[in-house]
Amino acid sequence: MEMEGSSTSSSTFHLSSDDDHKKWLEIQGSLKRKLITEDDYNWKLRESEEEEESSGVQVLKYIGGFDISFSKHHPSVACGTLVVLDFKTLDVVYEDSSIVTIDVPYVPGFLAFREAPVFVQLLKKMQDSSHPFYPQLLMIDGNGTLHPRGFGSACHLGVLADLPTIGVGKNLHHVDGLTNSRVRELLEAEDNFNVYFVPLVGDSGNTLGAALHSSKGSFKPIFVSVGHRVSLASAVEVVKRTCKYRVPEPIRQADIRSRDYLRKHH
DNA sequence: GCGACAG
DNA sequence: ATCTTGTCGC
Repeated sequence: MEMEGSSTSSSTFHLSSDDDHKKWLEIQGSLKRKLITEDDYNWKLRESEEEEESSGVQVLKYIGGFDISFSKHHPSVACGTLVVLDFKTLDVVYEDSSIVTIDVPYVPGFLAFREAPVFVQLLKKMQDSSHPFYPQLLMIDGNGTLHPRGFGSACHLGVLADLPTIGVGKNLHHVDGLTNSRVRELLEAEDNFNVYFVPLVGDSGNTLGAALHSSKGSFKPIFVSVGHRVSLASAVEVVKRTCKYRVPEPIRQADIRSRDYLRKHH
C-alpha cells in the first residue's frame, strides 16, 4: 500500500517528524543571522605581543570545553560536562557535570539540538554566579562552519552563549564534496613542507575549516572549524596550543570527566 | 537505487 | 555516541 502526502520519512527509529526538521532548519537559519566568523573579542592570544595594559586588552586565560557522554544501556541518559582550563598551563580550574535525559534523536546536521539544553544549563550556572573562571572562549566537540548549511553545533552553541567558540571534530563530516581521501591527499602533500594543517576548501570554493595533525603520534587528523566570533586562523592557533594529545585538552578533559561522572552517578 | 552521514 | 582486550612501542 502507498503512503499519501509528503510525510514519508519513515525510518523505524526516526523519532522526529518532517515538521520538526522544518523547525530545526528555520531555527538554524534564524540563529545563523547572528553568526560572526571573524575575530571578535577583547583579549589576545599571546602575552608579550604588545604592552597595552591600559587599553583594556587582556590575555586569553580561561578556555572552556564542553562534551556529553551517553549511558550504555539507557541511550537517553547522558552527562553533560563543562570544564574550564588555564590556557597557559592547561590545568583544569573548573568542572561541572549534570546528568540529564536527552530524547532528541541524533540527526546528522542537527547535533546542536541534542546538546544545547545541557550546555545552556551548565553555562548559565556560571554566568548567574558571576564565576571568576567564566570562559573567554569555548571549544565544542563538533563542527562549526564545516557543516551542510555552515552552521554546526559549535556555531549554534556559540551564538546561544554569545561567546567565541571553536568546533573540533574527530571525524570528517562529508560535506561540499569533501572526502576522507581528499583530505588525506592534501595533508600528505603539505606534510612534506613541514606544515601539518590544510584548509578544507569544498567544491563551492569556500573554506569550511581545516584538517590538522595535532600531535606527532597520530596520523589521523582532527577537523577544526570556526564556531562563532573567531577566525579560522585563530581557531587553528588556539587548537594547536592546547593539544597535548590528538584531541585538544579542553575537549579531552570534558570527555574524560563526563564519562567518569556518568559511570559514578549511574 | 546506493552509499555517506559531526556526536 | 557506544560496543571492547590485548598489544606493540617509547
